Formats: sequence, structure tokens, C-alpha cells
Amino acid sequence: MEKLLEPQPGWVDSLSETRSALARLSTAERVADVLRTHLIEGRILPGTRLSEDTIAGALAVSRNTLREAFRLLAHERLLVHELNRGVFVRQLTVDDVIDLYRVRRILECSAVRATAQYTPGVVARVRAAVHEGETAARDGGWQEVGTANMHFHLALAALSGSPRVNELMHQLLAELRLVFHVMARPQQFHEPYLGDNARICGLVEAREGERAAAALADYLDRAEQQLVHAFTAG
Amino acid sequence: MEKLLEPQPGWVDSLSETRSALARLSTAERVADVLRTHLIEGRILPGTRLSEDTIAGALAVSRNTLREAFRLLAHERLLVHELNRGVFVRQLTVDDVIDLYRVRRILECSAVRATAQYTPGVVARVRAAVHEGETAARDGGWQEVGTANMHFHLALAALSGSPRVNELMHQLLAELRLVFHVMARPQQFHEPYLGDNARICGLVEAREGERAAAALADYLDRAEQQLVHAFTAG
DNA sequence: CACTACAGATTGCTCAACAATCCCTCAATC
DNA sequence: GATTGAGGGATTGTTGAGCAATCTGTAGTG
Repeated sequence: MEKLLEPQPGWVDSLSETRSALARLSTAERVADVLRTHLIEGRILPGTRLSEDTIAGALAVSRNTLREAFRLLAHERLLVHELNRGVFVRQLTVDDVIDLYRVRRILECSAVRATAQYTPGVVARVRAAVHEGETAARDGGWQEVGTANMHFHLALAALSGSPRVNELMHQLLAELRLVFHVMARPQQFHEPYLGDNARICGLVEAREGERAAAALADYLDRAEQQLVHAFTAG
Repeated sequence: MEKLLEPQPGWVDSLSETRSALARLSTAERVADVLRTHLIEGRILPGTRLSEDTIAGALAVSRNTLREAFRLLAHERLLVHELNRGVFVRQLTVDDVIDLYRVRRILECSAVRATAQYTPGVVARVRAAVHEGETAARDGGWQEVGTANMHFHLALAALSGSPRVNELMHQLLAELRLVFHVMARPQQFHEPYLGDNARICGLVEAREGERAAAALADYLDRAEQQLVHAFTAG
């Protein structure tokens, strides 16, 4: 009888892993999702003011609900909220870029260094992201290459095994996307790093934490310099 | 004439530094502030549901405004929001405690290690926090000792020179405060670490980044173990 | 004892309204 | 001519009421 009740040990756990997908979203959260994609895809220029009336009308939600969504996105630093003036699309400064890369270096490098915490699943995710990037570079658009690159770095951060580091990483990358769009030629920004990704992935798979961290730090330094340069030049 | 107009070069900059104090807060933010203090001071037990009507009435604000405040605090992880069920005071699990300390180790240790980024001002803040703790231990309550301890670790994180690390640290410590209150004897939790603080501060002042980081990691390990133990026991 | 149905309470969201604030324009002043 | 001050229109901040959707506990049914 008990065998019948538990045909696959642990299936309850596998169910509970999907509960986040099951958890419906409130209207405010769905509105925030819509706006978030628009923002990170660069459809709305940094500095633009988002009118409550206009957007509430366009999305057919009440102003109050829209304001809840604004609060969420402001907390994610994608929007800035100025009292009595409204919300604006975040405009990153050079200092922001420098700080973002500083935090990335801290999080990603320490995650990569801690080989003791690696799990096979997450290491596989790193490799998968490398493949995704190579496929995207061969077949298709720079947009996909960029996305694959994000997945790669998210996978690196996930090596830490820390939910909070994961969430942080998501947030940092979302912020960074705001600045990628000011680059003149985005495809030329991401592609050169595909080789680095593969190399770092190899070091991770070999559990060479220190060397992987060093390579990653160098990687991030170059990317930062490139962005800062594009910033001060443009 | 020009001398009269600019008696102290750069005074405009010093003005603009204080503009954050001038920025008024919206009602929702003030409400969030009030609730935040109540939460981190442990006045409301974790798990408690916060009724919108009751609290809106008590604070004399509308439900809409209160909900905005709830969103802010949920994003800071002090409250959890369950759709159609309401908001609850966050209940930290053992896994949360472990993760919080994992992130603290990453942030604080890397900040302390990067001696190149130290500035005299922030190093002084570390020393000041040590003094604050010693004074509090001599004169007064454990509450103050705990606060001084927070200041110490905030100052350590500030050594990174990163605004985002600072904000993160604030958030992590606010979260941790939720769990400090479940400890039976809070004063006995913080006091033993005063000696460690002084020692680490000395290493920081001597720019012994690596040794300071090692001492700090050991410190955090012990604190984590103590908390985890209190958790599984109680 | 398990399961269903109902009722009360609470949240989710909307709408309309008004106060407070900002921003722009146009004079007025020095 | 540049700065200051006073409207006036537009936008945000906040409120309160109202209704639909959902949850929770209870009572009833098999």
C-alpha cells in the first residue's frame, strides 16, 4: 500500500519546486513585469518621465495599481521616483557602472572561488549557457548573444548556492541592461567574451576555483573599461 | 566683488551634499519607516498577519497608502505578501540564517580585504563603532551593544566604498534583526564579540586586509553557529 | 470521518475627487 | 538683459467608498 502512495520518492518535493509558477501574480506585479521588459529591452529611453495617467490608460489599470508597480520597479532601481514630480527611467552614471562592476566582481568571483559549494546541476547550467552563447553567435542575433551572456553570469553566481546572491545578480544585470543600450554596437560588445566564457567554464568544471576567479576578474575589468569608455566618449 | 560672491570655494557642493535630508518623504514612506522600526525592534512577532483595515485605521492613513508601504517592506523582506491572504511579518528559517551569513561573509570579507579602497574617513568609522560598543557595554543596555555591533559591521562593509554594498548590508542586517529577537538572551549574544571587533579594527587600521578578513570569517562562522543552534534548540 | 456548501471577513482593484506641488509663462523690477 | 515674482494649468499625492474575487471557518450531508 505504501508503495502505491509513493511511487516515486520525493515527488512531493518536485511538486513544491513548481509552486512559484503556480503562485498567481497580482495585477500590479504583472504590470511591473510588462514595464520591466520594456525597460530592459531599451524601448523607453533613460530619463523619460512615465506619466501615470497615460500609462494607466494604455494598460487599462487604475492609477493606484500602476503606482504599486512603479514602487516595485523603483525598488529594483529601474525607475527613480521623485516626490511630486513622477517616475523616470533610471539614467545610469559612470559611477553606477563602476559600482555595478565592483559588486559583480565581489559576487561572481567569490561564487566561483567556493568550489566546495558547487553542485553538478549548477555547473551544468554554466556549460549550457556557454553553448547557448555559441549557438546564438553562429545562428542569430546579438540580442540572443547578450541574453546568453547574462545566463552565463547568472549561472556563475548561482554556483554560490545562495538564493540571495541569485536575486542580487538578477537585479544587477537588469540594471546593467539599461546601460547596454547606450552602446553603439551591442553585438561587438558581447561577442568577444564568448571565448572567455568557455575558458572560465572549463576551469569551473575542473574545480580550479582560484584560476577561474582570476580569469573572471580580468574579464570583468575589461568589460567595465569598455563600458566606461563608451560612456565618457559618447 | 567675486570674492564676496564666493567666499568659500565649493560651498555649493557642501550644500548639495545635504539635499538628501531636505528631500521630504511621502506618506507611504513615512508609514514604512514607522512599521520598519516596529519590526526590527521586535514589537510584532514573526508570522503575525497585518490587517490592512486595522493598521490603516491606527495610523490614520488610507488603505491604498498603507498598501504602498507594505510593498516597500515586502521588497526589503521584512514582510511577506501572499496574494489574497495579506501581509505577514517575515519568519526566518534556519536556511535564511545560513544564507544571510553566507552573503555577509562574501560582502564584509571582500570589503575588508580590499585595502586599496580604504579611505581614512571610513576606517575612522570602524574605530568609532568599536568605541561605541565598548561604551555601551560599560554603561548600558544590550540594546545599545547590539546597535553598536551593527554599526561596526556596516562600517566594515563601507570599506568597500560601494553604495550598493552599503545598501545591501543595511538590508541584510535589518533582516537579521528579525531573528535576533527569538534569541533567549540577546545581551549574551552580542557582548562576546566586542573583543573581536577591536582586534579586527586594529588589523584594518594596519591595512592587514587578509588577516582581518580571516578573523572576520571566523567571527561570522561562530555567530552563525550560535544562531543556528539557538534556532534548532528553541 | 471526509467532503461539500455556505456565509462572513479580508484582500484586490477601480473610480472619482480634492489638496499639494511642480512647471511654465508672462510681467515687473532693478 | 537678467533676475525675481505671480498666476494658471497640469501632474502627482492621498483619500474614501464601493464591488468583485478569494480565503477561512463552520455547519451540514453522505
